[in-house]
Amino acid sequence: MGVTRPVPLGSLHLTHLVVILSDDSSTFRPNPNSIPGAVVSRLSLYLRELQHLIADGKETTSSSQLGRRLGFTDAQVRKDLAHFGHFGHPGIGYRCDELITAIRKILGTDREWQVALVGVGNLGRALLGYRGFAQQGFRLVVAFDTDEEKVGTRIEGVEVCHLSRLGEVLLEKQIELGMVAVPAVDAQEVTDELVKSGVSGIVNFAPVTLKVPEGVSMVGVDLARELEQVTFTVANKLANPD
Amino acid sequence: MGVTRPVPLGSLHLTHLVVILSDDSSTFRPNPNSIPGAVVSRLSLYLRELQHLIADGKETTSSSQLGRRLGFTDAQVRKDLAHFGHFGHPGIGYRCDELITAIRKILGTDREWQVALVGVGNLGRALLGYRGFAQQGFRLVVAFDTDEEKVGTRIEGVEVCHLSRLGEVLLEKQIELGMVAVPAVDAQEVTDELVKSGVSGIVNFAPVTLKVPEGVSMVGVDLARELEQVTFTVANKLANPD
DNA sequence: GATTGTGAAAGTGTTCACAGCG
DNA sequence: CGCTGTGAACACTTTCACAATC
Repeated sequence: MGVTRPVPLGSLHLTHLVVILSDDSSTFRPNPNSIPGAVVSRLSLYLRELQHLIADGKETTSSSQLGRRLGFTDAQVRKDLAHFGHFGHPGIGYRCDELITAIRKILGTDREWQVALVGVGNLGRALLGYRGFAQQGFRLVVAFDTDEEKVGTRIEGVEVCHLSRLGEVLLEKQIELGMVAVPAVDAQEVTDELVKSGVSGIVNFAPVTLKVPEGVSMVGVDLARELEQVTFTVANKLANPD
Repeated sequence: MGVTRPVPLGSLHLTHLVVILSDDSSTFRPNPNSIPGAVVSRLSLYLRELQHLIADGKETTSSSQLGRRLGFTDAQVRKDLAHFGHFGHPGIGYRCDELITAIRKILGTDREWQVALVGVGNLGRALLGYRGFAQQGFRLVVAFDTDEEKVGTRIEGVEVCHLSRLGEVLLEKQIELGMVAVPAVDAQEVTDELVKSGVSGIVNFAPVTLKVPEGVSMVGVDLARELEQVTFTVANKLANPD
């Protein structure tokens, strides 16, 4: 990002110099490693809430309104957004549409992403039918399974191919993201295949920790784990009711 | 937890005095509010990994082995567990079965939990068929929907009742946990019903932030959000490849 | 020799509080 | 006047490093 060259007079106190030099003039893109995962995760929530606000006919909002609706402080909302630029208007707040555009750009969902699903079992089928993906710009274009009954059919309009054709099809369809919904024992093998085929991000629904090389990003969703988070609180609240 | 009364001689350096006074002599149960959510979330991962280790025939493990497999440091593993008691054996490590028992007790999954599902759409059906719940002690006993086609049938062996019977059925079946898999617009209403019917914990799959009263615990799972976490990293890695 | 449990140090993330701006 | 953006204070979390233990 060649920003370290000598800077003329006066510019010395610019904190976000790269905004000016970069050809993408509207959004500051810091090294993702320097952004806490929790911030990114909240960004998704802000986006979701802004979409609800727009649906309710609101034009603008404020850090305190956004925070209140999500259970965060106003300062947190502002600090989170400040990682990426200046999106607010002092005295006014944030214009919902503006902020939505900005957050989508940050999250990378200002364009469509082609997604493949591996594993058309119970969960896989549900993922194929889930409307929420399309709404956020994710296009589930193909699914894979080894079950000959399923291979060749279309489920929810999505073609099911044999797992053995994974590499070939992913390349042909230019797929960048994968979702793994196979049994735990098969998940690592499938993941290795996805990585070999050039996928750059994976969401894993199998209850195992998967190894991926540097440069491939990976998020795990474990349904039983979510329930355990709840039972912990419930069990301990019962044992310890203030 | 009346521990503040005068303590005789010698006991002054006991950190976990409550262990001795409590009638549950094996596990320290601190106020859940004092345990960071991140710790609890890792506890689930430790449990999962220990189960894999047992399946591989390992009798014992160590904080460094456990950490390495999950991408944490050994110190983190030890510190996390230290919140709840002394489960390890210096020089040896942790006995897998022992630690599994201890973590289940902490998470509250040392017993079965009766779970109800509301919303038998795509996702709901997948949840009904998901084996992972039973494996961790969650029993999905009943589902609710408003679709007359589904009401009265059994899906994956689970009875589907009409939503209007929610209160009655939950009480009768002594249900403690609910999973919400209805469209976003209906989620708050359904949640209010669950709470009114005495459910103490909820996992919400609708992309909205739900309000629940103090004392009801709530976890949200938003599938599009998970994908957004991945695209953020991918998009920014592409823009910023070190 | 290996490994835990834990204070102390280092590192991160959150909240406060207010200057500056519309 | 209301609200943002932000340095500084605070709180929390992780890592280090080592005495204690088997």
